[in-house]
Amino acid sequence: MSGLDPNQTQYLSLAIKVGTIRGAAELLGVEPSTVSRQISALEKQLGTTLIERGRKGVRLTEAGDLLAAYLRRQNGELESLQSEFSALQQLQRGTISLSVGEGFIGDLVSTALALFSKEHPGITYNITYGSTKQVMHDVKTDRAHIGLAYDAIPDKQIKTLTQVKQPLRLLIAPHSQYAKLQEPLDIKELTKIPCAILNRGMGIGTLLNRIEGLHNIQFNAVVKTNSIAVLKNFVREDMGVTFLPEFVVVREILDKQIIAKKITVPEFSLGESHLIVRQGRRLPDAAISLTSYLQQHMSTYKKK
Amino acid sequence: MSGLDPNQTQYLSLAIKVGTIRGAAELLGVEPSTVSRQISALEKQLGTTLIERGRKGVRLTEAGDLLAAYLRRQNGELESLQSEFSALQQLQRGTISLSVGEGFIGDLVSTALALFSKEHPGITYNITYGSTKQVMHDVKTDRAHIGLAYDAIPDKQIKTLTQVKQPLRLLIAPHSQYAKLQEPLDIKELTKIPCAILNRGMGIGTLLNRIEGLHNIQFNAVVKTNSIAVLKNFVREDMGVTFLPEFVVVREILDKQIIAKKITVPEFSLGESHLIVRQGRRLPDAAISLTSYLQQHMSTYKKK
DNA sequence: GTTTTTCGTTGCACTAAAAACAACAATAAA
DNA sequence: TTTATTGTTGTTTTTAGTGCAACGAAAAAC
Repeated sequence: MSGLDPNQTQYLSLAIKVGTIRGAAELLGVEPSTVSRQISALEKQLGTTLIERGRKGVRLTEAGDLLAAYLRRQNGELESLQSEFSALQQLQRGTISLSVGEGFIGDLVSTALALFSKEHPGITYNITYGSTKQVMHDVKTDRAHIGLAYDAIPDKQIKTLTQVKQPLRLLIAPHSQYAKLQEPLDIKELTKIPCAILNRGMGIGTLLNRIEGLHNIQFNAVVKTNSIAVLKNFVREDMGVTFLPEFVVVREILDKQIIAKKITVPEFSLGESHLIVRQGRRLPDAAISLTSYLQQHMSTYKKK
Repeated sequence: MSGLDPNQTQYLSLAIKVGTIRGAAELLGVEPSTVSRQISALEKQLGTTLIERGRKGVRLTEAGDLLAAYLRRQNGELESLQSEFSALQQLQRGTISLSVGEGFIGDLVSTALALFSKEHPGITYNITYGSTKQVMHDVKTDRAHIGLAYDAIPDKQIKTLTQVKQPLRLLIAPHSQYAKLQEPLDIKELTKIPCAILNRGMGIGTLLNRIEGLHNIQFNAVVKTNSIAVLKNFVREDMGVTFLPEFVVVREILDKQIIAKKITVPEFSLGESHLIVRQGRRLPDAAISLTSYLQQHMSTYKKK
């Protein structure tokens, strides 16, 4: 047993409202026979007589009265459902799932996401973070609408909306001995400095590993981690340096906790931020709108 | 905006339950194209995408999730509505409107109605009382399903289900001086006794008036009233006698508060109880059932 | 009391909408 | 690369809803 035919219920409602089947038929622009038949069909389906027909029009039976009350209630609920829909479409409500590399979190929430959330206060977010590999998996399996990853590997199932070069910088505590190093930095110098680097599979970690191979060098890795927070603390405590794109530490640079130095070695500039979605997926309106905010934000890095 | 097409919502519900449109189509015994098209039509009507279609079946969007919840809720309400209907049909619930002459009340509620109510505990009753004229009006205008009146006037719009002769008796207090009168009673004697009689328009009152005219007599009416309760009190207090059918005072006779004497004058036997309904009206099941109880009860008077 | 009007209903022909059938493009699995 | 499965789209067929006309019943008008 599913719902009731809206035509039939509409005919019934109007007929009892007007009082006669003919009157209802005229208002609806149909024949009286149509209204009569549809009401009869409804009665047959429900197994109950709904109206008393006779002498001067029609009137509800007790069962019909119950049905009419049910229809009024249902109609109200349907209207509120539709207002929910329009709220979703106008981005007044909705949920967006994001899967991002850890490095994106600080920059993301404090800029693009903050702006978007201010414009659309009703939207809620699911933000998970993980390695580049995990981000791509989340996007491929629809666990996330949008992914932000560093050096996403090309994949047929993944569509990259925007990619922005994000060169790796050398991050140093302001009062560190290494802060005095003059740009341009030689790659040989870098290997001498104690540093913390990300594991492979983290995008950035993969890139560093590639650089080691290409130049046949070995970084002086004091710490290997999969946590960017660890890297930041490592530098702030002046235990050494690390390599991260500048956008990851915009806040720390502003707060003068960390300084960033450019590295002229071209391979350090190969890294890219990728804004990705699943190939062929039709995103919810809210998610689509957010991607444009993210693209705009990312493009500000291009100009630098 | 009326309700939603039950076909469309059913297709949608099953499709998201099974996970694929083809699976749902197979279960329903229809073609996949049918399911696909109907869901699309539903989306168009609601102005929202409801499912994400793609690679490995279909999945609900946020809007679709809202709709699915709405449908589950609505379905539950529809089921409870149907159980209400069946309760109505099985006389487990319902309302019956009765319009009766005042004289019927005592006998009615203590016998037939009490029995019916015991058999069908869920039924509620609207009981109004009035003159024969008022009862007939209530029945004609559908204010009452069933009418009980004394000497209902023949009418094309009224259908009499049962009529039972209810001769007028002379009612006397047991210890009254008039209690010694011997049957058969002469009509001349009756005019000497102080009595209380009903107004015309009350059926019984009309009959008494007719008798006065036919025999060219005049009752010694100390009290004229439209209240049967007044008549009873008048007799109980031994202020005089009155004329009522026996069924009106069955209780008082059992309690030895009043005694009834037969009157041989044939006109006193003309009165009838009428069980009436409106001509052509289709009564609710509960009311139909009650009429048979009432008919059975009334037939017990025939045998006397 | 009779006629007239208005009510809901029913039979039949017709039209518009829903369903079946078949072929298609896209995607995941082998 | 091939194969199988998914949802979709033309096209034809079938179904169900609709309009038209006439009917019987009943209230209203005369």
